[in-house]
Amino acid sequence: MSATNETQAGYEETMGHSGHRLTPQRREVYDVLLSERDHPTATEVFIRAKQKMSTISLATVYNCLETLVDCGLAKQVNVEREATRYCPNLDEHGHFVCDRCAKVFDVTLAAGQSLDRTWQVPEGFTVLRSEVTLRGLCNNCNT
Amino acid sequence: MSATNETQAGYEETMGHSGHRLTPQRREVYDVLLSERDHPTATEVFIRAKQKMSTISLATVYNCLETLVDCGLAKQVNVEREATRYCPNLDEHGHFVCDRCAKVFDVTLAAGQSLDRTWQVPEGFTVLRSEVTLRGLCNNCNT
DNA sequence: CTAGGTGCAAAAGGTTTGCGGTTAA
DNA sequence: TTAACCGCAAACCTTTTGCACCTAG
Repeated sequence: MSATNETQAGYEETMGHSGHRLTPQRREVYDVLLSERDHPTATEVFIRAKQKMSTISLATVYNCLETLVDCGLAKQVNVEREATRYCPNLDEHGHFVCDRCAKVFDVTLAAGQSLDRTWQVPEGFTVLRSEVTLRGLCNNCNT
Repeated sequence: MSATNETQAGYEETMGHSGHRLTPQRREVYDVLLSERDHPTATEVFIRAKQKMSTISLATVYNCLETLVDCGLAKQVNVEREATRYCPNLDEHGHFVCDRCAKVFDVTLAAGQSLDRTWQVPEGFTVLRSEVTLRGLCNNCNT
């Protein structure tokens, strides 16, 4: 059994329990997210999904992605004002975007670190979530 | 002499030395940024600037803001897919956005902290800049 | 004088919406 | 059966662009 199939079981469970229908479109969009994990945009997901499901529309891809985010099966990744990207990595993590090749990499908190420790958040503020984007050069583009 | 006037001297210096003209529009846009420091959007800057300079256009505001960012007099603040906000705080800092009142607050790195220490960046990667947005509740909205 | 800036209007790019028809549960 | 969902097209919002005119240096 492949990792994709294992996670598809998670899909059925999560979708079912959250009161959302298990439609072929949503399954296909989620499959695309899981198959490459390269943080595709909605349009890229659309192009890939269309290869297997020729009738799917861009609006439906947006709808499906929104549903997946609602269920907690995917996260949105915003990089400046570019098109929103999507990833199925649910762990608390940030992103590194290479200035040269534009690839997106996941980065995790270093051992013993936390956002509260890193940032001087004023007294009485509660941090619920974060969006962190680091930019620079990846090892491939770093001369 | 007010803080605004003091910083306006910085404006003239920076603009002049960066080969950009000191136009009234750019001065006004920069004045708006300095006067409230509440991270306004381009449209908000436009509305405020128009009160003093009725002929200014939204496109000019966008141009002026871009010039200020180029000169290093302002920074862009992207919060998810909302309109880009602008701030004249040039120090390395992140932002906290309140989920309830939507106000934007600057947050600085805690003593002894750095992005490299916080995030597990892969070997060979170079971090050049970062964009950090924390979300949650500010002290006012935190019941 | 003239390179660079301004203002207008129109376009672009990403995302959302309204609606009639379809379908998973 | 029926509330939820799909696909299409059109709308929406922020941002950018082309171009004629203007102005700071």
